Amino acid sequence: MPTHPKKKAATVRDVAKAASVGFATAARTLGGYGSVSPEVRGRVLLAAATLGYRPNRLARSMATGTSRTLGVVVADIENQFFARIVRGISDVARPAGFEVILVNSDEKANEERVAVRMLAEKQVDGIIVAPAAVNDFGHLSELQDSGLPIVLLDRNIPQLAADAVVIDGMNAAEEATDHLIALGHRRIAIVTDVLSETPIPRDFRPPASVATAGIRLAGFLKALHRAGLAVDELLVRRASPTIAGAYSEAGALMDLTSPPTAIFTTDNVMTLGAFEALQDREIRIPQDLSFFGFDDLDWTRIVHPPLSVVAQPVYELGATAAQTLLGRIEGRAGSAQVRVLPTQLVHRGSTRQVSNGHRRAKSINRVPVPPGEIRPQT
Amino acid sequence: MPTHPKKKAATVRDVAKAASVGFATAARTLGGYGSVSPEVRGRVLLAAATLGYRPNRLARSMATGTSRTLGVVVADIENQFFARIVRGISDVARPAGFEVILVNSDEKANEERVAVRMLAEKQVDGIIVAPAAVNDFGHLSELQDSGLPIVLLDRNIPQLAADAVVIDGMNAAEEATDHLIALGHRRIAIVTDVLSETPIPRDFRPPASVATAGIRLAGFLKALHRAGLAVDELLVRRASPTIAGAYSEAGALMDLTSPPTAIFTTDNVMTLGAFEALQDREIRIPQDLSFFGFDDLDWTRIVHPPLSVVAQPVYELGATAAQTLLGRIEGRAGSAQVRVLPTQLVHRGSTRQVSNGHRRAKSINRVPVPPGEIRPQT
DNA sequence: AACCTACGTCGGAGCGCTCCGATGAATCGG
DNA sequence: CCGATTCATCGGAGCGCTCCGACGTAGGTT
Repeated sequence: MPTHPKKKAATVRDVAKAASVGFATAARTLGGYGSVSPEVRGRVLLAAATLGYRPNRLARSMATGTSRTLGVVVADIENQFFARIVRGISDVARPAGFEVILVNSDEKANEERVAVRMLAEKQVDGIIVAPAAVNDFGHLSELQDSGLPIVLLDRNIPQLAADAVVIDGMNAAEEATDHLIALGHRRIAIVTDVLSETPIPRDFRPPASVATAGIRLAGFLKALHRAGLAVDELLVRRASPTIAGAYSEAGALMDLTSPPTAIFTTDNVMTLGAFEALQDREIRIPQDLSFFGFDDLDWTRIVHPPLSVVAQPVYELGATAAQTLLGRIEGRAGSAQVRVLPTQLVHRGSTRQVSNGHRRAKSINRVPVPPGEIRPQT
Repeated sequence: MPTHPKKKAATVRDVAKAASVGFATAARTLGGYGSVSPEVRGRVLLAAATLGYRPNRLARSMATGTSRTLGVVVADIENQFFARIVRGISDVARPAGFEVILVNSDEKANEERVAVRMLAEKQVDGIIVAPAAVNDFGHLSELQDSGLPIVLLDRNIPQLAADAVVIDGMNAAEEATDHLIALGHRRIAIVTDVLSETPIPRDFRPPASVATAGIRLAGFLKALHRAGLAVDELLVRRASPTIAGAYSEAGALMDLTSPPTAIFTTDNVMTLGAFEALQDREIRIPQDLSFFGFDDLDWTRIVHPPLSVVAQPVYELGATAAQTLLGRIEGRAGSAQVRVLPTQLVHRGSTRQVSNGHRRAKSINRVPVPPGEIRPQT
């Protein structure tokens, strides 16, 4: 038994010879196109079986110009958010006969640039990308110009005029914040990641950035503004996008002379890190602090207390992106569409009416709070 | 602006013409092989840049017979275990210039068979697979015969004589169980998944199956046996491999007339599901029940109490598999090697000395228990 | 009977690239 | 000064497949 039994795989030509039919006829039979009489078909199939013929999809792709492969670029497959998305993509792609090449960008525009180029060179039929930077997309529009279908995931880039599948992060953050406000909270903190380039405005302004974190931060600010609450810059924390980052920012928050009475986090990593920090400080939730997380992951149900979170349809995000991409690949025309998938607030036990004697904290669990009912505190 | 600006990408031929050099010379320059004089190289590169030349890797693969692509087949990318593994693989593969095609098998041998075939037809240079069934591997040995390097992940198949990267699940389970025994527990339950085909022996026997779950179950049984404890079949629960499955089995366990005083779970899904069930029943851990989980995921630190678990080097599992595969692809000869990566027990707060008056429960936290010190109970 | 249509069959021309063998110019030693 | 070696350059032959146009034979029409 040799180490390399590479016995040179049989090709269509070999099969044709073995079945004593023309080369093209064998090709048609095996490739499943054109027409071929039943007898001949049988002969060819038999020969193929005995020779152990396996088509070379690369050659096929070469000839057809279509690889039946999708490129997927996400920040980090270890992040459950992206893992679930990829699963959604994969579940749609495979039945349609597409394989998926997966690349992690770690939110680095440069990694993404390289990855996307490589994917294009590998002749993928389309690309799904959760863009790392919303202001650095030259590589993406380049692709687009070359006619490669591309679908944006989780983050839209309006200038790109590409299909996109997103959630309404602004509204989601706003609803969550409204809920906290309705519970009477006035000192509400947010733990978001540094990728939210939005400067903190005194008043609410539409988001300058369209990055996921920036949009959610904007929603948070908008809710505060609508309620007439001043923004305390100390309560807006931008963590490095890791559990450790969120951990330390949440810790810093509680070290404040005047700590917040509620914390909102903007993604599952921030949620985990912040929650761990609170846990380690033995801060009682919701008695001492209300907590509103983001992403309805399995573990949010089993911590104490179970976390109230913004639930987003993660799997569907991926599945929809894949469907959209397949549509484009099949030649669906029409201008780029942005699909906004619905989020919803999941109320578990981690928020409650603010305890320390705030006036006008009477409306409970009313979401969103009717404008004007909640008055500015200072 | 047309919808399909497919302006037909420039090829080596076009570049050669534009630079007025021979076709092969341009090819050598762009392909980075052979030799070419500096002036000519400059001309070619310039022409390539102005034409926006992008190599077609498919064509290159066709010509070289190597695709610089790896196939990876795991059960489910949504499972954090596999997500982390894939990250490990990817981190090793990409710097080496390999892309990764990812496929989910859902532990179904048939899905795996189809996937693996497709990957081979797509001419991947090698395959990493966490085999769904250890007794159904014809498709894998077929590949092997065709000379395609293949590395087994998480589960070995000795008959296959392929490289494999695994942990010593038997020993890990044994250590964890020993720990529980040392704490005086006599009624120790295990929640494992149905894929552990091992019949429950009265006494310990080496595992008939080499499936992951089967091995861990065997380790559990071995520890009981060594301690002279009889196996109560009611305490061996095989759940469907989902959170819900583990949830209901753990629940059933606590409904027993004589429930266990300790529970051991054999993977992260079982751990989550079982823990959730205990949580929902308001069973106090570790006061009412000791709990030992598997897989040191982030959330195990933030539940109450923090979970003691068997930690396995998940990322390294993937990275090592990739390194092994790359080695084979580069032609490293030698017989198949099985790499066993070390696990370790992480003690947090979820186990404690058994409370209800068992005799001889004096040795605490001694792991593993000295043979003979713990006597059979009945 | 002569004709047209339809369809199974066939070889060949690509797809874009790498690799091989050949060519010609330049460099070196005797 | 000429033969021998070196090296940039070149076209062509593949890699395995699909697709196109051509061919031949059968069936149906007038």
